[in-house]
Amino acid sequence: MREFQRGAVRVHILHHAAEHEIHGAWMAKELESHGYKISPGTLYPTLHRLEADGLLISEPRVVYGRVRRVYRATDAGRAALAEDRKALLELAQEVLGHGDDR
Amino acid sequence: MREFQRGAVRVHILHHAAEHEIHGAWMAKELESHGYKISPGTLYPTLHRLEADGLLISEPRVVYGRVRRVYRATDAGRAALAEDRKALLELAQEVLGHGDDR
DNA sequence: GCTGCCGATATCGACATCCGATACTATCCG
DNA sequence: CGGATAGTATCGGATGTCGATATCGGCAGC
Repeated sequence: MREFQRGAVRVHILHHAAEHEIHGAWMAKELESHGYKISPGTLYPTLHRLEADGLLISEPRVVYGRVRRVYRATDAGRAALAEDRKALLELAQEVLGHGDDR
Repeated sequence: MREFQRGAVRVHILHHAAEHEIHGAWMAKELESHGYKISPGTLYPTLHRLEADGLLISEPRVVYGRVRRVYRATDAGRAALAEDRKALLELAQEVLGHGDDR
């Protein structure tokens, strides 16, 4: 149900990472507040993959003594985000545009 | 890349199945025309799953001598579609709302 | 300092899903 | 009758997802 979520998570991550630094736990909270349940076993590998794909870069940062791995979108990440946005817009127009839902 | 697609395919299927009968090959063409590449190995199991989940019903139909399995959305399917639309709208507002797309 | 705890990140095994290729079925056409 | 065609189903490998659990580094209390 709502496998929708998978793509949405990716877009959300890129979206936020393009605006400011993010870290895993914060992202999990953010996603949850939007109704997306994502387990750590999915979130972290996803971040790693995005980084491996060159869409994010990470660096350990110490915040109040805690070490966090903070992520930021790369140029490629922003490009991918733009593409995803385009696809999302298209999908929205196609599916929502009709206004006929029955 | 663009795993976005998985959810989109589901929504597309429900969307069309809610309006008229569809069958696998037609759906494949329709999706392709929107830029989604989906292989039969994904499409047919997906249709089967949607049916198993009670969102679609199918029945074999003979068209010009060819047997097709035609699908139609059930009530639950329409409900699921409505939910997916809501999620899609939310996602679109969240991600597209900023107006910054580089 | 050592120990136990805490936020945060990483990893593990099991399971589901995706995919391309291929097989299968029934009909049409020459 | 035999090959071509449309459409659907299935197979095996690869990848992704999940929840649970392990790890890590610093801090507080002792």
